[in-house]
Amino acid sequence: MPELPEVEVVRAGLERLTLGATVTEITTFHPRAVRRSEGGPEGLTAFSGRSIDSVARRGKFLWFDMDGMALNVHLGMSGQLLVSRPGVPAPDHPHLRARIDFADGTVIRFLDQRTFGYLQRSSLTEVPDDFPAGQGTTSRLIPVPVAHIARDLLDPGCDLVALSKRTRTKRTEIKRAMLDQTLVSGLGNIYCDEALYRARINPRRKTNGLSYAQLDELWHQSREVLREALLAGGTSFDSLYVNVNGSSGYFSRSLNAYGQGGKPCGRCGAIMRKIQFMNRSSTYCPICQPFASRT
DNA sequence: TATAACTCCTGAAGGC
DNA sequence: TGCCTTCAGGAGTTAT
Repeated sequence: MPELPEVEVVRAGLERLTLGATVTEITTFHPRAVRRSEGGPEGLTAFSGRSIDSVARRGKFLWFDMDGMALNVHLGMSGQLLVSRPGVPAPDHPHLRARIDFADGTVIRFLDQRTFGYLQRSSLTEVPDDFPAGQGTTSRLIPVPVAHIARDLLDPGCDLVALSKRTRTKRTEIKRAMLDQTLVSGLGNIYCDEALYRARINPRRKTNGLSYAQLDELWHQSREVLREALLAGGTSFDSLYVNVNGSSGYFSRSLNAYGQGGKPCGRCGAIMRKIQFMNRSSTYCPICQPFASRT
């Protein structure tokens, strides 16, 4: 599933291959691919003739800035952006949802098996540079639909001390908080399980029952997991996540928690437990990650 | 206002 | 072989 490292790999590939390119046409093949876009499929004609000034990302959201107008992309669960260079065929595919053609012959194909992803036209708005604290004296431009998304853990401006304080004000379970993109962005089910495992915290522990030391450890481990996954090119279990060239990442070989239910814990040998949580699976070690606090 | 539950969707996998 | 059920989960919407 595309989480922050996978989206960053895609963003970097798009930046390398499409920066400065001029859009000639955006064609959509499935209504859900543009369900959140201003003006629907017809609204995308506004990008014709515009050039890509930058390819930016916050958490799992990425966007092309084209002369002050944003083309946002969310990959959902199974979205892929495949770039074909000029002269290289860009064949149709059963899951082809949209296609972006450029003046130099480059083509971006948006494939999405489960249709949770989308393309979206939007305007940009100013957001305080230290959002979500909101005390900043400077600001930056963010697409309006992304403005409520918090900084991600690889953002140089992400303050882990402030993040721990905000986390402590919540009254919910820690994994639910980690998945809350308005608290911190970029984490999905896979990296949440990995970070909680490394920090030895049970996913159902209450946020306000964790010490600042535990939260500090958790956020540092979360950041480290994301960095390692990014270096490995992301996590791929199947063909649902690939980079802009169609290649897979290798971090799935380094997973210690996600998908390990029923297998022995790499630390203590106890059988890893898999539970249903928030309509998704959650895997943890019942010994290393006890529900009851030991402090 | 904060939190929790529901919903969207497709295809692989397993059971019968 | 074919049908049915279950599972996977990001994020917006709705309910509490």
